[in-house]
Amino acid sequence: MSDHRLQDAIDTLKESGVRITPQRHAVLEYLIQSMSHPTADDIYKALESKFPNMSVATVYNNLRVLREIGLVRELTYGDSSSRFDCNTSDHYHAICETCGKIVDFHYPRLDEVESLAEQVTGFNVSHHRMEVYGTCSECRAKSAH
Amino acid sequence: MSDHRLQDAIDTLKESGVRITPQRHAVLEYLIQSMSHPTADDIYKALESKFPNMSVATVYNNLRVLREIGLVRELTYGDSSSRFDCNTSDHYHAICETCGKIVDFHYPRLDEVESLAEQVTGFNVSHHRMEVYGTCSECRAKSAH
DNA sequence: TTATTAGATTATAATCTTTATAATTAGTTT
DNA sequence: AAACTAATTATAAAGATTATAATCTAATAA
Repeated sequence: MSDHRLQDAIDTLKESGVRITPQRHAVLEYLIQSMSHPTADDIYKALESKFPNMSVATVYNNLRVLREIGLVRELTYGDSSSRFDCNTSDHYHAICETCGKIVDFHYPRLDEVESLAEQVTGFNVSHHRMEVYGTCSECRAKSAH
Repeated sequence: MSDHRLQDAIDTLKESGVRITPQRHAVLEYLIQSMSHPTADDIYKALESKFPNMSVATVYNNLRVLREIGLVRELTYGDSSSRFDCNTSDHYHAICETCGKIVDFHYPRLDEVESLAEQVTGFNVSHHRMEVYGTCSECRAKSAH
């Protein structure tokens, strides 16, 4: 069902003149089918059975390429490593401070904030990021015994 | 003029039972008087003339303590190192993608987003973060020759 | 004021994530 | 199928942050 998304992404790669190698294909496929927001190491571990000789650098290189093309977003939260997210549609993130889980949610784009910020700061604003932090229901249930 | 802010912060430390060492005092003072949003290394470098023997670990330890008490916020952007910000009043950040400058701006708190996110995700939301990205006027002027 | 004690600092090493380098391999185009 | 160039691999290096153990000191109370 996410086949067309993968195909679309591959088309975008071709249009950008980026070669489609098996490793690159696998990283992209994994990101598209993944509901979580994996780190580079998550992806590396997930693919190592299929590509036993793949280098970590390959994962990073491909994530950089995919980010530069706009297919992937890099999320830098408080924890030590970046997370990567397929840039499908506009959405925001809710992050559980207990277990680290990331859940997507939709909300109208904060265009007003962007235009006010432009006026106040003199910046040319291209985009923004926003996320909410708290405790997910599972962790609340656990802490309540 | 920011003396009272420093004094307030020191009172908070005392109430929390945290010792006030010269190094800790200096880190706190630097953060309060700083208009930028320094990295741990910035702080380390700024204080090394006054404390030639201070260890980097001390800076990190103190930043952690100050963060845990709520006096300081840790900002993790795309770049490699965290930035630290005195948690004075509610404000958001505009970040220049060219030179890295961070400018504060005020906007009404996004309480609506928080409550919607709670409903949709089932989270207990404690806070959020939001910032806008773009190009500052200086960098726009430079790139226009 | 001094002694005590738990916490803080220092110096150092270790860890972890990410990037750089050089040699080899392999997509893509002709 | 050959050639060209980008991608991959293996490895090392860099940079940020944390861990450890020994030493020191701020705060408290005798």
